[in-house]
Amino acid sequence: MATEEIQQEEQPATTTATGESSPQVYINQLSKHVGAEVTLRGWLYNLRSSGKLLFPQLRDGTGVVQCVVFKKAVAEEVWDALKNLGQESALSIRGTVRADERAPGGFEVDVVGAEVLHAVEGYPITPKEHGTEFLMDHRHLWLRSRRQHAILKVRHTVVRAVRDFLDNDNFTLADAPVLTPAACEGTTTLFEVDYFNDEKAYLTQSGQLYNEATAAAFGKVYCFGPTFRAERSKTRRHLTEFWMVEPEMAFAHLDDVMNLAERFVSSIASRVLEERQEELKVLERDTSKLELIVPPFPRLHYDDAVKMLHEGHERGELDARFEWGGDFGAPDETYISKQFEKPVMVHRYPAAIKAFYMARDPERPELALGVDVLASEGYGEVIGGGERATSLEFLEEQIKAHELPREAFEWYLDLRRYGSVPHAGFGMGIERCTAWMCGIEHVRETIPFPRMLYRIRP
RNA sequence: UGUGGCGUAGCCAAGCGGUAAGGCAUCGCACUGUUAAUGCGACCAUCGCAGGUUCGAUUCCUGCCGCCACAGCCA
Repeated sequence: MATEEIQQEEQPATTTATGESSPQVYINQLSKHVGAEVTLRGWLYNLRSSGKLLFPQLRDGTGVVQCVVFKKAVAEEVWDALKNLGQESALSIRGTVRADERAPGGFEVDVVGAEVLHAVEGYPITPKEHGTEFLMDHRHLWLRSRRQHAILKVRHTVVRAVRDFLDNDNFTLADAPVLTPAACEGTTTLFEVDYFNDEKAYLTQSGQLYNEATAAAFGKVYCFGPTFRAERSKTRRHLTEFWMVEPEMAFAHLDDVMNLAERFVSSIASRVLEERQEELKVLERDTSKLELIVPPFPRLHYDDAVKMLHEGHERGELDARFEWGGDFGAPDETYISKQFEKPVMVHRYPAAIKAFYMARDPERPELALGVDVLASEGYGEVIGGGERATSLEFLEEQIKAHELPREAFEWYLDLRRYGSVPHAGFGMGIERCTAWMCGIEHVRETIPFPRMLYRIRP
């Protein structure tokens, strides 16, 4: 909150038509102006009336405040302009700030003057209930609603927490390209675009391989940007375009990644709790669940996770019996995470189901040194990562075994020819993390303009 | 892509073989403390599209389109 207050200093005073002036302020700054006359600029959120009284609620992006208009306190043309004003009309209001227990935000503004900048008729999103399709079609307007506003403010804090945590931990931002020449894991889940000279390029799925190059240059790095998956998945956890932050550390092992992941996730949760109490209240988030997100997180070996799933099946809490060797499905992940109050870190998955670049467990080569962080409350996988293989020969074999085009990986293999060291990292999806922090059902509300299987507009 | 569900006014929604409730929004009137204000009045519908069954279809059947949930895959 403190940094925001610095950014949102008063704007220069504006002069009204009658020559009077008062400082231009934002709604979240009203507490500093109690008793003073101020000018607010914003949009009409709602309007109630009672005889010679009007209660316009003004929204300016920083908050919503109820204003009070007494018919006798304003010029007749002001009263007439306000009394039938439509929702989302743009206006400037001049009035005196007053602390009032009856007001939701604690303050009210007694209006002495107002100027309608744009009168609106027929704003489609009313204060009543709407269906998903209607709201998604009006996403450009839906963003103005209190709940959406709260979610995106939490997202903003998640992003800041991510950057601050890594920057303060000596990570260097070294972004990976969005356009990439080849696929690391087949082309079926990649968006293809035309490059020059009949060449094909693909939108990145992950900055992973490039991170390994920058980690060898800077030691500890991260990339943070949009990633794209052309998966035909239609669930509450999937977007085709989402933002991912991927830290990578040279001279690091699986345990280092797990230590980093739990500190990282905990710092995000505590930052959200610290800065976004108002928003969490709007979202009716049970904040006691977020307060539990502190290190250490339970660490669960894949073998033990499988045992846990077998017990769940025997108790009839899971339909299918899980077979060792497979990847967890959504119901499996939910079951595992429900056994703990905190996020769980599941490590050492069968190598067969993990990416080609994963390092193997020296004691059990059939296992990969990978880790997934399963969020609490059934929010599923928010982090996936692990230790990378260091041996040139091993990677050459893996590329062959996965039937990947060797030429495309020559630059990557160079990283094993010139100063190859143990290194490890992970990726975290910003939208999944934000949905978890907010306690909301679907990731589509955690990004301003979601891109999904059947949704690319607006 | 598979399974299940749903498409009725600008929005939400009841009706499920006999000719379209109710609420919100909008418009008008009343009200000096409203909190999704309230009260009274007004306005708003080729019941997703195309066929079929029937004396008669929003209702039953078939196909198509759209949306939602779940699954696979993943962050």
